[in-house]
Amino acid sequence: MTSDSRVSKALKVKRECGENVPVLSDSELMSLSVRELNLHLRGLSREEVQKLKQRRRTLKNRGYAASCRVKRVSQREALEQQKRELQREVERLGAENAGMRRELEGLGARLAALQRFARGLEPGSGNHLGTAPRLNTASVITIVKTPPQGHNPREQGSS
Amino acid sequence: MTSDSRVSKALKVKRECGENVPVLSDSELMSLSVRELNLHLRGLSREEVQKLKQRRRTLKNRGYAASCRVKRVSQREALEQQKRELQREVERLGAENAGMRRELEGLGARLAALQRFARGLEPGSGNHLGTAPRLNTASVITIVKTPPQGHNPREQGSS
DNA sequence: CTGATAAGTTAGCAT
DNA sequence: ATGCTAACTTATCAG
Repeated sequence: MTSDSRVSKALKVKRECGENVPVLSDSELMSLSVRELNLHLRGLSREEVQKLKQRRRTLKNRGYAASCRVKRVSQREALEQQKRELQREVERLGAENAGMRRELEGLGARLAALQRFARGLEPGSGNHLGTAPRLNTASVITIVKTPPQGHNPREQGSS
Repeated sequence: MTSDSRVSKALKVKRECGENVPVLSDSELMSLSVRELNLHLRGLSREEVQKLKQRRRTLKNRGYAASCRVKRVSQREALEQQKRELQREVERLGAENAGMRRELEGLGARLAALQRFARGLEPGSGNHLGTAPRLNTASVITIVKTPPQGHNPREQGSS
């Protein structure tokens, strides 16, 4: 029951006997349409018909099982591929992230320096050297949109 | 050949006959060590011994197949889990990235404004308009000192 | 021999 | 009927 179709048959006997010719037996049985199959079923006992149909079903099932395995494998490979792509993406984003973090740090330092400079220009400025943290520049400088006018800086007591 | 072991056997007969007792038949056959198995093999025909050993092997194989399937499934689930985690990680990094990008933009704008301001203070400053890169807000923004007080401010604003 | 796994078979579900 | 898939069996291979 386990294997009976691997055996290639050198049976060419009895071809024109017009009688029981179940030698349709290779695995081309499984690629016949039902209509075509019926043509080969002429003049076979009920039992033989059933056996042939069962064999056909088994052959088909063999194919189904094979494609099921193939599918399983390719799905696994697809998952692994997606995982690798995500890993690359994480790596890329991480690097970009680190770069931006460095940029932010640099910009922050420049900003802090500029602010110390600006603060030093103030008249009554005690220089809070220790107090200059990061970017806490909001306390000293305010940026305002100008009302619609022409002339420029109209600041109070800055120079 | 396909299935003969699912049938639970209610056979308790013939236990002390001291003769052929192949009724060791449940699936505990497969959990016996070889030594233990041999104890049950006393007084059995060669053929019966072979059959019993074969059945044992089949039972074991059934178990192997089952654990193979379990393994396959859990590996697939692990892959899917890892994929989900990576997706979350990508999302997180992407958000962090966007945040930093906004911060960078903001800092850049403030820095540019401060630089224009500082440049305007320079004695011989011809304003190098061409040098102001981003946020050409020169005509729109004025930098003003905080209201006359000591130094501690109370607001920040930038847009 | 034991355990694992690919391929084939069977049972059962869904279309 | 057809196709798919879980579980089982068998054939093989590695250790």
